Amino acid sequence: MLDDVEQKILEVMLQDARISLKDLAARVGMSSPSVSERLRRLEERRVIRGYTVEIDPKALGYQLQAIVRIRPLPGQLQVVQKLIENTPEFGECDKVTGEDCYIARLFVRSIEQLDQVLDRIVDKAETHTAIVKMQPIRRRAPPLRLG
Amino acid sequence: MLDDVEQKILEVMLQDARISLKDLAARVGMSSPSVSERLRRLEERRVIRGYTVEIDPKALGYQLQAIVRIRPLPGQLQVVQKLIENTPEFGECDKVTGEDCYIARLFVRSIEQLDQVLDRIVDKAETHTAIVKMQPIRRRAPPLRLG
DNA sequence: CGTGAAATCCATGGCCG
DNA sequence: CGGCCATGGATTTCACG
Repeated sequence: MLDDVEQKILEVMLQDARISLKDLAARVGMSSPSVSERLRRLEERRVIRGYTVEIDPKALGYQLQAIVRIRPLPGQLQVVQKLIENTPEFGECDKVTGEDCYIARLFVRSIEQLDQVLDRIVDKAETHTAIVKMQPIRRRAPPLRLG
Repeated sequence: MLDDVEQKILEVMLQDARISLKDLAARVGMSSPSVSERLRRLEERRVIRGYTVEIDPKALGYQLQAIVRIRPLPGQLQVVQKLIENTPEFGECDKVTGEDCYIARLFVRSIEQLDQVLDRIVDKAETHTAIVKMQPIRRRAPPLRLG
């Protein structure tokens, strides 16, 4: 799926996506034009979806994260999904199998704000809320080499 | 917490972290050196944790994602956390309040691999697994402006 | 697909408003 | 704090293996 060079490129870019082509090329032992072409193809193949900046929620005042399991009441599925999408404090939302239709991550500044956000859903869905105490794995790409 | 310029910078960088300073400067209506300085300070303040590449798991063959709630058996908490951390297929893991000690995201290639990964935990914890069917919100930064 | 050299473009640091 | 300008680097293009 990925050759050695592509794997190395992604490993380096996962750590610092703003590295210069020159430095990246040195790290993978190739010339800049080659590495540039490799990147272009990884983007074209959509292995690389894009480049982004990692922002620390705490530095913006979001002291609290919660994982919320959400089970919309009968007939409220679409309404609830739209509500989640339109609430910017939700930073992630997966629609999953099982009784809980949605599992979502919430960034909030306080317990009060958590309460406030959940109150907007409470008459349309059952929710189970778990406060994040620690993040043993904050975010990690899937293994680049087949396991 | 963020002034207008900083907010704009982050908005642009969230979309494309490899944009040149020149283009970024044009987008925020300032000179390159000024924007460069702003970026440096955002990094220094640790609002910006880093720059990374977004990889599409499906393009690497990970056709399936699952959200797993994990409740270690008595005495197995540390063991289970280490096991999760050392299993590269886990792409996220939060330690949370409530009966489920951990909530984790799993990238796998198949149901067989899912079974295989969960089998390594089954004698140390109770698990509830939900297969991801859709991602209404894939990943989103918290609101840059206070809500 | 890769390299190396040349031309263009960009980032950086000093200095002035 | 920000703009401008000059200089040193980085990126891109192209001819060639």
